[in-house]
Amino acid sequence: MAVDVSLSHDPAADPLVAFRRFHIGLLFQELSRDFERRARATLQARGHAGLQPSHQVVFASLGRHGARLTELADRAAMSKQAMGQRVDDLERLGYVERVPDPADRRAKIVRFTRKGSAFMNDAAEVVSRIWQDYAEQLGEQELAQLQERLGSLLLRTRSESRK
Amino acid sequence: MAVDVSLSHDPAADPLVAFRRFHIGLLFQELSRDFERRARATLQARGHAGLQPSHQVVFASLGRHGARLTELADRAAMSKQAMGQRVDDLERLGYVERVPDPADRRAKIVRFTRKGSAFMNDAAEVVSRIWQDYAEQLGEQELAQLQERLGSLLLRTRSESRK
DNA sequence: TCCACTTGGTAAAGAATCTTGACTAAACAT
DNA sequence: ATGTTTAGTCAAGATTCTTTACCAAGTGGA
Repeated sequence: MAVDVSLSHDPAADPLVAFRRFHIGLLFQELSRDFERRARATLQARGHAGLQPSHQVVFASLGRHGARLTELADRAAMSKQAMGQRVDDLERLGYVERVPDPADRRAKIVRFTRKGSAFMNDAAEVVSRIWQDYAEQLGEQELAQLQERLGSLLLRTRSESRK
Repeated sequence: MAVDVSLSHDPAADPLVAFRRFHIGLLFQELSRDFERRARATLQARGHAGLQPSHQVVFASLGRHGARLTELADRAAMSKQAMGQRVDDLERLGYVERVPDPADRRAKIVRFTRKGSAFMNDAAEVVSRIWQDYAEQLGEQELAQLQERLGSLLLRTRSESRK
């Protein structure tokens, strides 16, 4: 083993070292990308072609009873135009449909079609399998703990940015 | 406490519930976005305008001694064309420069300019501050542990995708 | 009731950023 | 010497977000 040159000084004083060491955001980004790529590949192999990474947020934001576009955009923290584009895609692909909102003639309810619900079954299975795969590496308890901590970090950041 | 309706059935059997519950990838994505937005805002306030989110990977991949474009692209797991575009940007903005590689006349070494190094100082400070902020919420030990676990997940995923 | 304002949604254009395909020049290998 | 690999660039296209501009429907007073 060679002598570690950094022993002679505080590693946190080196900006490049500190940058990598504390840049947990980069870790998030790469993990997100890898997760995404993996889920996508599996789902594509199951015949869900045409779906793009950007469609995730729609599936993640849309519940069983549907929701208005504005509501979806808010949940996903993006513009309603952007959400509208994704919903357009998914409507064209047959995963969701827009039906008039009886309570407001301007509004439409976006909701899953049968195909959309079937997709959610597959998607749930896929993300669960990736979760299990992670769990094999870290242990289920540790992964659950990790996830919970991440969730709390996100909540805090989110509420701060709304100030 | 109200009675949990889901008590009557396995929550994991509900695809929508399972999807959200096990979709740790979405968590990564949102955390990444929030981290990014925060770091960017702070750095912009320090006079580093013009920098885009995509430039992060360059700073994160480039060490003190510089590196070839191909090397940078490999480290960031992206195409060398894409990395080339980002390096073009940063060169135009004055953060990096390209110098000929004495060992290979085809190659160029990308390295920080003085301005780039100064930026790294600021950036290191900013990411460290965000790290500290997270640590205040979770505790330093817990955050370090979390980060280490995330790192090992990433390594595993990365090595698998290269298979 | 009429009017100003807000709200749900759409349309179009532009910006950021990635990929793929094609190409040049230098290096390497047999 | 020549065929193949490697470093880098150029150009085109795809994805996906934002901003600006609108319209139509609801809402809350004067």
